Amino acid sequence: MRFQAPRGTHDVLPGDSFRWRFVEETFREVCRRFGYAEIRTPTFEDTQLFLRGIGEGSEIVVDKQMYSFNDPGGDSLTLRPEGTAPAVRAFLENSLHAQGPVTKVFYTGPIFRYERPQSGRLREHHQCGIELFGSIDPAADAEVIQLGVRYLRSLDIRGEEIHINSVGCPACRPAYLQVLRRYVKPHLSEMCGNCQRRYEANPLRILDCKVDVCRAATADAPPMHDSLCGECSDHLTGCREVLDLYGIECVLDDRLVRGLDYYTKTAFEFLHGGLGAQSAVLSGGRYDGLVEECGGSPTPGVGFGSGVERVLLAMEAEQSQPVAPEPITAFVITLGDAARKAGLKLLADLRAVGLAADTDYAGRSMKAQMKEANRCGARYAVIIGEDEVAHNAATVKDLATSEQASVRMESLVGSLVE
RNA sequence: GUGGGUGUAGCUCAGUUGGUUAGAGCGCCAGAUUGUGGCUCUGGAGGCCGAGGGUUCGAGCCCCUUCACUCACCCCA
Repeated sequence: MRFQAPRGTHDVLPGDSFRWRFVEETFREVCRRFGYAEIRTPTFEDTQLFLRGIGEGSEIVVDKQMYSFNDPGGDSLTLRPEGTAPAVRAFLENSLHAQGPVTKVFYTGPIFRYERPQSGRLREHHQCGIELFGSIDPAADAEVIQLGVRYLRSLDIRGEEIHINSVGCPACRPAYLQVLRRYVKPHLSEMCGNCQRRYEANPLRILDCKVDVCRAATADAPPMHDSLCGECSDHLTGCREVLDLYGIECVLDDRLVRGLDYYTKTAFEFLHGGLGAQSAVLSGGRYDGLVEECGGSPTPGVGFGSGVERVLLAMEAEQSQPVAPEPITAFVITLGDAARKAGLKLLADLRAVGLAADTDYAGRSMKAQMKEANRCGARYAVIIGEDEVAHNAATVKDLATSEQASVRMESLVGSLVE
């Protein structure tokens, strides 16, 4: 029996893991620059948190995409299908609001959704995300978007297109939903099953449907922004003004809605060509009702999530090269038992002073050991054979220049440190 | 959940209208003067041809079933 990784999961292999490190470290650095601190929350949470947080009407819940299970004690737990609700829970549970009016956190980690895998979509994927709690300033929305832009730029990704919209608030959205329903109703019978269900539960999503009949039916539907209340309308223009100030271009997209129920006002998506059908590389928005919904006092919030796997695809599409890991300094080559002992001791000494060093453990020939030294990119081959042992020295060969010299054992570590 | 595509060596792939011991490139291992890498040359190891069944004298190739991977719908990061 040979085991395989579960469907929709994947291994990050030694030859690729540096790409992941690069992406994550870049994200951390950009977050630090913007004043965000890392928050680490559990991989699973009380199932109710997600049912409440992302909304019973959301597709994640309706389509049963959550990895929920009962633990041996009988509690229903769920592998997190998104990052915001856990952050909100931790924010509340630990009273982070008490440290100041505005709290800025970032997170990174696995996300789980039971979906059919395809390019850019996995059952376990990884997201980098940020959340900004406590501000209704449109400049906060703009900062979140700006951070996303800086993040992608730092990875040498520049081909993204930013779509922005406002999905309104409890003051204006219900009225718009009625307008929309009234407009859609005559066409409803010929629309897809999903949309017929959405008509009652989540009419905004109808605008986002890709089925031709549905698209045609809503082609001239009244846009949300005509129905926005003054506050939401001002917020959107305020946000766009700041983005303009930052030189960030974005397109107003009437059709942009969110799959999760908690979003209010600003919604945005960073789209990237060359990812296949799953083109959103980063997306998010404002969720002014979520904290209260999760049992806290009314606290506005805005944030984004970004899929690491998709970011890596975008980097590949743009041929952006991550910084490669440093190769080792010395590869210790030994011939014979006495030399082996001296070599192992030297290896330990090199590592003890902080140098990266390695040796062969396959008992291979000198030639093969040299080959290995070359293959792993070592700067120096340190050769110890019978002659060297007899003279209490080692031969140090610079693999780039092919120059080699005999160095006495006692000064070897010092000479390699340089 | 619904479609399409693909499963042959560690990797990328060839395999003619079904015909004998299944191939290449890369990688790996070993050699090409004694204890010296990269380039080159030579040799070698490594395949229940995804699995199960069927048709046939004969199946990697045809048929059925099944599993996996993949892309798309859906949904989303």
